[in-house]
Amino acid sequence: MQQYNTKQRQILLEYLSDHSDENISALDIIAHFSGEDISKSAIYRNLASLEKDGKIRRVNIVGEKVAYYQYIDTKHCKGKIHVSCIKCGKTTHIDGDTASYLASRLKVEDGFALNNDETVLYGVCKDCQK
Amino acid sequence: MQQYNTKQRQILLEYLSDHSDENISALDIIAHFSGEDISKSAIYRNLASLEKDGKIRRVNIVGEKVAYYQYIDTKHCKGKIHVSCIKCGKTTHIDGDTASYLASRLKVEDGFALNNDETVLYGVCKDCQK
DNA sequence: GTAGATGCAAACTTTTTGCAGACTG
DNA sequence: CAGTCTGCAAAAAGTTTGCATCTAC
Repeated sequence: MQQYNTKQRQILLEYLSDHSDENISALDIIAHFSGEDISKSAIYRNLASLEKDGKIRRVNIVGEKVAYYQYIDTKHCKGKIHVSCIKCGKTTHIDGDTASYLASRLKVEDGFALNNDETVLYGVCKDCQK
Repeated sequence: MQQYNTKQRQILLEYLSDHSDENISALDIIAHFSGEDISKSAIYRNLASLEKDGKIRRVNIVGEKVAYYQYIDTKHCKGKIHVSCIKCGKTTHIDGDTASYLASRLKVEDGFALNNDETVLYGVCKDCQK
């Protein structure tokens, strides 16, 4: 089943890409577009399809029930393990060496195949520790 | 505000502890007890309170919208980084050396304070790779 | 005895769905 | 033109809440 590149899909992806350093929930998006440009159902349907396509990631913050969506910058983020601050939500990624080390340790010890794209390390970032 | 150790709270915690190697959702619990022993509202209220107390953890599986709850075995799991299989949901933890290494790398490179209890590494376990 | 918890049902919030019409390739 | 997607409104799914009653300490 092929995919059409509709105006709504573009708008949504662009919005997420413009806010890639924040955590955006489905409801944030609905509120932001409130009826114009893209409807509620189109938002949910496109979020699901973009997630399946690996264009965006759905994350959950500890202690909160709503899901947040993050744009995946293919150039910079694909295949990297992410690090997310549980206070401000800001997400970055760890360097390749650390990731490789971690992956090989898990492989050797438990035969576990680490999936970098799905893994998010949680903690408190430099700025939020003050 | 103190906390009473009610029958329902015990039942719920015991159920989660007996299923600590699976992912259990609130709805699974509701279905399992369906009206007997513990009501829907007591389930939700206790899940929230147990989570706040650090007795259980709420996790989200990639691609699924429902939240799962895991019993935290204080003796074995407290303070350890968890590893979870995205296929079967089975969760174990990584050894202390690997965790320490990871934490110190993040600390040195980004000033990031890793939180072991909140962090879950995702991938495919040995059994599910077959 | 009293603060806190429960059960029930009703309210709410968030997400999904059916369908007719509109758009993409 | 055929296959997809959209918007709308209605339905479903999941969670929270008010309140009278009950229980733990």
